[in-house]
Amino acid sequence: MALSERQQEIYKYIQHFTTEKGRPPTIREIGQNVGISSTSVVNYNLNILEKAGLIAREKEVSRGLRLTGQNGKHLADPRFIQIPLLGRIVAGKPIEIPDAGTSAFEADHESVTLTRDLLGGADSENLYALHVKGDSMIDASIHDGDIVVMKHQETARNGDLVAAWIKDKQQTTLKRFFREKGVIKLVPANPSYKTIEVEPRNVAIQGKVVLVIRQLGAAA
Amino acid sequence: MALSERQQEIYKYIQHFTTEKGRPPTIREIGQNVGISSTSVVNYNLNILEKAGLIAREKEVSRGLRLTGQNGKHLADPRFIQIPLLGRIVAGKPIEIPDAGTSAFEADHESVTLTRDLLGGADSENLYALHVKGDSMIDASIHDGDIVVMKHQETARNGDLVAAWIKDKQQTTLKRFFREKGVIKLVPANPSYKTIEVEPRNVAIQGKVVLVIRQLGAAA
DNA sequence: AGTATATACGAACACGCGTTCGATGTCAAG
DNA sequence: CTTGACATCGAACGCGTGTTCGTATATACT
Repeated sequence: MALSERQQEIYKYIQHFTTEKGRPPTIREIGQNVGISSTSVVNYNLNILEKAGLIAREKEVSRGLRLTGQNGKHLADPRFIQIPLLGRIVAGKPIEIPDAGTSAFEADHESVTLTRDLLGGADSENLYALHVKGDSMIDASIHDGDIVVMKHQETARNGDLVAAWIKDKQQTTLKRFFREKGVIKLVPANPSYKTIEVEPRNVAIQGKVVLVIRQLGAAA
Repeated sequence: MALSERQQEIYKYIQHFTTEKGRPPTIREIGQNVGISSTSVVNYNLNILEKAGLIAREKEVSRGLRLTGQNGKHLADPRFIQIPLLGRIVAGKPIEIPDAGTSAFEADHESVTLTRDLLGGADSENLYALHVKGDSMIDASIHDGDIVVMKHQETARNGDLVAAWIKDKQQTTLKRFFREKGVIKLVPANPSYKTIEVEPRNVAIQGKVVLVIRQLGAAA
């Protein structure tokens, strides 16, 4: 039997949630996120998914569902986290920030699979990864070919390494963020580069870097 | 602080349960299986595990806990690779290369668990990880707090990023390796630092860097 | 029309489950 | 001996969460 659109959506949400949080969602969590107000409707659709063999359910157990099949084994393993690899970061352009709600389910995204503990217990929501293109971020000690894992947010705390779009320079830069009495200081990780001071209105925070990975294989 | 026997047992049970069932256990499930009658005792011990950094908890959420640490279970899974975290890399000292045979299974070693594809198909033998201490490697764009995954070898090919012990300077440095007509050039990744030229006899290769990981969590 | 099936809603029920609190016992420090 | 940190227990509170039931709206087939 063909799955309805809603059932597919539920299935994808279970994938997504389990990967992000390390545990399966509850019926109500599913309902809220696919726009179903009644728990019984979610339950109804879950029973269909179960009959279709896509998920396994355990009765009267909270979060008692899990994905089955090859797909499920990989995604449902709470030790893994899959982060979509959404594009490149280049100096001359702002980072395109995808609509987190929809994009995570787009079919053909590449992704990076990491072990969850690499993220240091941080929230694993709104994460995405970018390939660094060019050496324009070298003042943040980030090089051509590196992968940065970012958390999408528009505010930052002092000391965070953020991707900031500097409006008048039309430029994205990765630097440490410090707010000081009406001025925002962007401090490069490498002290041989200069700190930039800009007005708050001239900066748009695009996200916070949570992980940098540099692979140096044979092709380095 | 050392963990009590009971806490270790709880930790192992969480690991076991999560792997088997695909979801974390509840407090009561833990209690039943390690012989604790009171949920508050389990809660008490979970708080200790959380402070020890072994698990992460989410408040007021059923099954809101997950492991953050690593252990032998991961070794059995071919998608994981567990790399012993053997110490620190400091400029003033050669890297201590441990006896791989014995140390890897010692209980008290920390380790890093990675997904195998991060290593880009490289041989996964003789790998070990080191914490970078201090900014002495900044000319390789490697900073205080980074984790470098190294492959132990005493030779290098041109272009490899190697840890090199420079004998007369009594110093370890991470640079790109180039052999040219009787001279070894050590080129920093950051072009604003200078290339070092040394005689082959004055250099001991200690290993090749295959991966650099920089975690920028809240504690960055 | 009448009937069956698929899909959806909201409410109510009962147990699941994290949280909190008071009480008890142990053991080393003061 | 007293104190305080540590570890444990049992019980109660209250929200979390799966389950069930009555109802409603389509669509298709009889």
